[in-house]
Amino acid sequence: MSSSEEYDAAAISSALPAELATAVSAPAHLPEATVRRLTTYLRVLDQLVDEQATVSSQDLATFAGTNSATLRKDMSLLGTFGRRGVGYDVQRVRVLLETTLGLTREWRVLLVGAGNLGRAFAGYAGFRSHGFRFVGVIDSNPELVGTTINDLEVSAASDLEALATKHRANMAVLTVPGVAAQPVVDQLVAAGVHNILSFAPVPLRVPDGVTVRRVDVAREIQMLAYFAVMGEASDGT
Amino acid sequence: MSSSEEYDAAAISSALPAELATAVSAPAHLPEATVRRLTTYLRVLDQLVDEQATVSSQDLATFAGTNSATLRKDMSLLGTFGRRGVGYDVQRVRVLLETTLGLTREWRVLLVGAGNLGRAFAGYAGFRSHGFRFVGVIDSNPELVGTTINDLEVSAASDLEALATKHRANMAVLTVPGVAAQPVVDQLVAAGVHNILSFAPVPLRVPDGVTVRRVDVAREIQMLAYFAVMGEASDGT
DNA sequence: CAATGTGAACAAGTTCACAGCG
DNA sequence: CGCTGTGAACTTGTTCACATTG
Repeated sequence: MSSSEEYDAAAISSALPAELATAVSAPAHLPEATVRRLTTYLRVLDQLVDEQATVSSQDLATFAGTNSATLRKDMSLLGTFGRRGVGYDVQRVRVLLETTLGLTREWRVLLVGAGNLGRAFAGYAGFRSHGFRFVGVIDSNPELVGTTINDLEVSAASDLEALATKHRANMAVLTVPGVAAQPVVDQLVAAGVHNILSFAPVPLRVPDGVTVRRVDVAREIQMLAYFAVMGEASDGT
Repeated sequence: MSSSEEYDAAAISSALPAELATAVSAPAHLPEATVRRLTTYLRVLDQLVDEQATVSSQDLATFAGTNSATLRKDMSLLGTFGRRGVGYDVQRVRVLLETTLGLTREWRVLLVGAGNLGRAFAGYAGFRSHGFRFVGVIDSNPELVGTTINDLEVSAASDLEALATKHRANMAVLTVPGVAAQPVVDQLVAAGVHNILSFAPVPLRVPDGVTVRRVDVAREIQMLAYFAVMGEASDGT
């Protein structure tokens, strides 16, 4: 369903010996829990890369807030080879994780919703460094059209398809109110944007071949409330 | 470690027959996955309450994006009694969920970080309706101090403890940059705020008795990238 | 000999399928 | 008869413990 995409896997690893990038195994189906942790490992490694050449499962796990057994199992799923008695090569694992996570491609992101949440997202550091590039911003509020966010001019809702096509957007971030979410998703899908991160608190219907991920911040504060009450209860016991 | 909190469990259910609130069982340790779904059920029920008195596990599950077996198991953990052949009483389950999740208490929330993300969060609809009330906003940027967000005046960082104490804040939302997060957490804990929702992309150290929940939006777009690539791959097969 | 890689035990979460009840 | 409640099967994820290796 999705059209063929140009690969750009060597972009980041180009500064490194070719051997490093070659170690990458076929990115088989990884458990979601593992993928979540890989993103954390990557962030830690990004900081570590200037400080040390090698890192033990123990240390990396601690920095990432997990335990060494979990980390080693995660790594083994990537078919990686640490050195026994030594640990993992920081740079090598970094490249491996970037490639595995799909962060060496160029993700041309369309931001739909230029409210506070959209602006927060656009301003977030670290996106550009991992393959994400905002190519356009859309908002239905005429007052916002023409203003700029992060050097990007806000476009009208009617320009969605044209903008997506022009910049060959292959990802969208949705920060619109719940009621607006489904119609926007339909437009995005029609415009060929098949990967969507939504912050709207509603389930979204999409055809096969479209990947949607939802983040629900309101849910998180409610879950905190539950665990807060639990925490108190077990405190006294 | 945390001080005793006044219960206010009857606040929302006060408009209902007392019998409804009485059906509430001891909120035993619920699986995190169940808690996550409960928040979704509640949102659906909030919309359904004006339309129908009763709902089947099948229907509620569909609206919530899950299946009826999961929903019934979740409900059974709450010790709820649906009516066989009929379904669940919408109002009754709504009250049950609110109570279970701890949303009938008054959560006096301190917002630390008045940037875009903080403003987005403060403006989020639905908080007030579920027990959350922002009692103060803090930011370290002097230019923001004195401006207002959602009718609340932004206070200086040095006022954190005084503000927390004055309003008896029992929850905080952290929307500060990563490097600032740990120091702020330490201040919050010292000020007696023992429940924290953090958007900073760093693990936080807190003493026992403090509940922290972390939301990492940068992680979500990276996970989307992974699943996007996966989706393409399995498309062709 | 320090630290990986992994089978096996364990724990958590989901789905099935059906008995039982209103 | 329709729909709940739940044991049991199953799937997914985590932790243990130890053989293995540079």
